[in-house]
Amino acid sequence: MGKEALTKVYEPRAAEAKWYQYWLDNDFFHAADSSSKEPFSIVIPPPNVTGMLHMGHALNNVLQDICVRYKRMQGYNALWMPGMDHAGIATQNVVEQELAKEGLTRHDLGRVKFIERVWEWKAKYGGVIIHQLKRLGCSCDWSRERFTMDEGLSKAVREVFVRLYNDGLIYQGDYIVNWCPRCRTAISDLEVEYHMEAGHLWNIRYPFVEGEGGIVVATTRPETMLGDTAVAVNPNDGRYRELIGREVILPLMNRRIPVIADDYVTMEFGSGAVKITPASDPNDFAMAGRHKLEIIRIMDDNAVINKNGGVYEGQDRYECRRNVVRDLETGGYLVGTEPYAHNIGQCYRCKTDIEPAVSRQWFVKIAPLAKEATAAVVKGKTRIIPPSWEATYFEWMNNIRDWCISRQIWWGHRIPVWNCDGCGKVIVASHDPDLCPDCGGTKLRQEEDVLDTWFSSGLWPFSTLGWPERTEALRTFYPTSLLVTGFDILFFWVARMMMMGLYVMKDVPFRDVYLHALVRDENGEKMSKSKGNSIDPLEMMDRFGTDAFRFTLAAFTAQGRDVRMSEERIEGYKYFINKIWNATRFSMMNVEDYSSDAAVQREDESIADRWIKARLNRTIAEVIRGLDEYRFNDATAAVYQFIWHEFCDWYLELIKPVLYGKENNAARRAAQKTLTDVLTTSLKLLHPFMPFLTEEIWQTLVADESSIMVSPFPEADETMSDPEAEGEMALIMEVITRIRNIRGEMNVVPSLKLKATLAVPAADLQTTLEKGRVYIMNLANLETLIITGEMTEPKGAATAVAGPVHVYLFLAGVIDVAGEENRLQKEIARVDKDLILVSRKLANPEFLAKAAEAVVKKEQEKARVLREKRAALDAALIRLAAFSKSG
RNA sequence: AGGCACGUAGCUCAGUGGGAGAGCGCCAUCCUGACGCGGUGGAUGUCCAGGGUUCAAAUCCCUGCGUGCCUACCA
Repeated sequence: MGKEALTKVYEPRAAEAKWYQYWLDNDFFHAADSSSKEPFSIVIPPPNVTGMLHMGHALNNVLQDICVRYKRMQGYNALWMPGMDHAGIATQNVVEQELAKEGLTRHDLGRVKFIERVWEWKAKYGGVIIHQLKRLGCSCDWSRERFTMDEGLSKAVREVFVRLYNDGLIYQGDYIVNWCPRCRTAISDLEVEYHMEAGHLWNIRYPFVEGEGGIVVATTRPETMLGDTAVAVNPNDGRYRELIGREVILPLMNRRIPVIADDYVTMEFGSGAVKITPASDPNDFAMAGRHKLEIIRIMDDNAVINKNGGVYEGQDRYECRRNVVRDLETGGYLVGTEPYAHNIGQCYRCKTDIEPAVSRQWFVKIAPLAKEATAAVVKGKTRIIPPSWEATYFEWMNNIRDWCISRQIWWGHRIPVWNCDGCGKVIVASHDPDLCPDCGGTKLRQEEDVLDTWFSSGLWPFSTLGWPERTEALRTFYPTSLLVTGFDILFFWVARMMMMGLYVMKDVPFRDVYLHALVRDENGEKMSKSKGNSIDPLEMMDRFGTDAFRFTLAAFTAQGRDVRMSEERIEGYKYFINKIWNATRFSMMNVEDYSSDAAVQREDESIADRWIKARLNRTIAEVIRGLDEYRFNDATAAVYQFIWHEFCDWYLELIKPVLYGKENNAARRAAQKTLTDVLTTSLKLLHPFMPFLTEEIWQTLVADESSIMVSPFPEADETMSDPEAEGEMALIMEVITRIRNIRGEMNVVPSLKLKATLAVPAADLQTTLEKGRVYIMNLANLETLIITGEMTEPKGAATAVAGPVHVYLFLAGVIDVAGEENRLQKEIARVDKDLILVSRKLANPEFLAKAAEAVVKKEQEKARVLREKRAALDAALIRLAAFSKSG
């Protein structure tokens, strides 16, 4: 105690920089590989190395930091493992754009030089987001920071690839995949985004090879007809049954193609006949497999028509479409065109239209892995929170398709497969082989493709802890305790970590998965740069302070709900910080002469002291429950409500007379002690949400430990509960509120001291109110207060009822009869409304018979109280009338 | 096309079987020795609509309307 005074206002910027550095200097974020403490671990969802902090990151990481700070204070050996993702396609794009400014392509540099260039870029610009996370206050163990392209993690990738391959879970083959012509790579099903677009449905007639007429097919992509190898109809379609097995001529190409029958064809759609382009459509590709159709690729990797496209060679797909339509029309093949809205798949990275294309790719056979991952959640080895997401998880796992893991880019983990030029042997190895194990040849060519970035992120929970080495850290922290992430990457990432973790480690990667919502703007729209509605978290931190921003994020995180961000709300919590700051200043001014060594007897404590401690105890329990159940908004609401409305609004006001008057030193010391204890405990409760503010205050106010972040988190304590004090204070507070209410309603100037009488029917209540006498006189601003057992009915006083207590307030001069009557009538109306409801319930024999006994009792008690109140108010009204006549 | 949410005070949202709540906003009032980023008091609701279950429904069930999202994709 007795530290220097706090500045008049809290300065977030200075405090944030100072204390973050202090925590780093003291290694407080560091978790030991082994410890006698129970472990708690979280791995960060690794942000892209190209990433900049946006609202989604901010929410995600603040929630993690809250959890990890909470657990650390609770005495766990708490690890928050940080790191970044190499983000194959995104990063390669960035560096290629940089090269483009120099007029170069990656092919000009060659693979090796290009990779060097990416590493240079990373060293120079990569990882900006790490600094931004530090500004957020994230208490990651930075000494363990990992990158998916690190040596260790690369080793893990190779090791897992080899194991999967040897177990027959990785295969290579020619399949139709989602091809991004701009990125010039295959991408997985998950990386395709679909959205509706207004297009056309072109109806084209394919003439029969023999005889008159032809068959009409409908398509949204006429240019693909160049690669058609069949026309399909439904075998049950009477209109076309005769035609099955006949041949038609493919217009423009003059190729003979068969009419085939397949159940896939929907009779009701279009003409009921569909053109089949196996190389450009996944369904057609599947059909080609069933019917042994020829597969003709008509486009190259840039989606430009190749030599198989005849005269259209060299045209890009959109140009080709225009020309094909024109030529069909000229040739008389185009039967009709109608507007048609349909879904277009786009690359989620670059928004280029996806071109389904057949190519040779590597796949993970996913069904066996998905089975394990499903079972783990069914068995409860991993909990998904909120549980409503479990259904989505199962649904996806049950309908999962093989995962295309090869990417035709350079930045990433090159697939550890070599082909021997000598004997054609395929070598799959975790270490680069020098010679072929079969023929001893040295001409080995490594596979050109790299792995999908999510392949390496799938290993994140154990690769970051050192696997495949059997490290101490791995033993201590795997399975991790918790994963916090947005539901949007449930499939991309969570599901794959589950599969990989179970496959490699034979155990789930995390016990709990907390899925939080997406941050949207005030109108509920997803924030995006292109929409211009994004709020920059860094700007929010600059303007309102990091703590206000953090608290806001936590306060808006209700389970299963979107988080709608708005600046006004952050500002509101900035005010809360100001409130805490000033409550602290007040406290420090009034405890200067207090030493924590001073003996304080239990009996010296006032009822207010006992009350605030009991309330604090409840608040602790609520905060703990909120955090344990990931109900962050409940936790913030509890602590906000307590500090502002109980501690500041009531407790500080209640003890002011005790603090100011120096006459009763024992009581004063007790108040000083309570004030100090409650404030410091509140700071601890707040710390996970507001690390900087609480540290700043702690260092000035307490500092009996090196930092609030390593001080023990409060525990709810039965011995601190005090229902008696809570009940007594409730009555005292209600009396005060009733008097204030009269004063306000009757427009009494606040500075005017009044006389009041409390008529109290029971002796114990009289004692209670005597205990609260000073509080009532001060907070209701009274000149005199009579507390009597006689149920007197003074004339000319305004009347209110506080539970069983009748409150009479003597207004200065002559009472405003009309005003008081109005006030009483209003109150009576309110009572009547409740009374009618309760009476109706109690008049219902079925309610009495079937409702729980406690419920009935409660209702009866409620009715009794209401009736008494009604009677008292009636009496007051009658007295008022008499007074007005006599007066 | 299927699936999942959501619809509560002017706004943003908690609450999920027995007293309709919070924050912000609004009205009135107060320069009380921590705070005007404050204090005190006040007003405000067909808890989307309709039906059902129950002694009792904002809360559970069904239907409808509206909104949002996810998954799949039929040319």
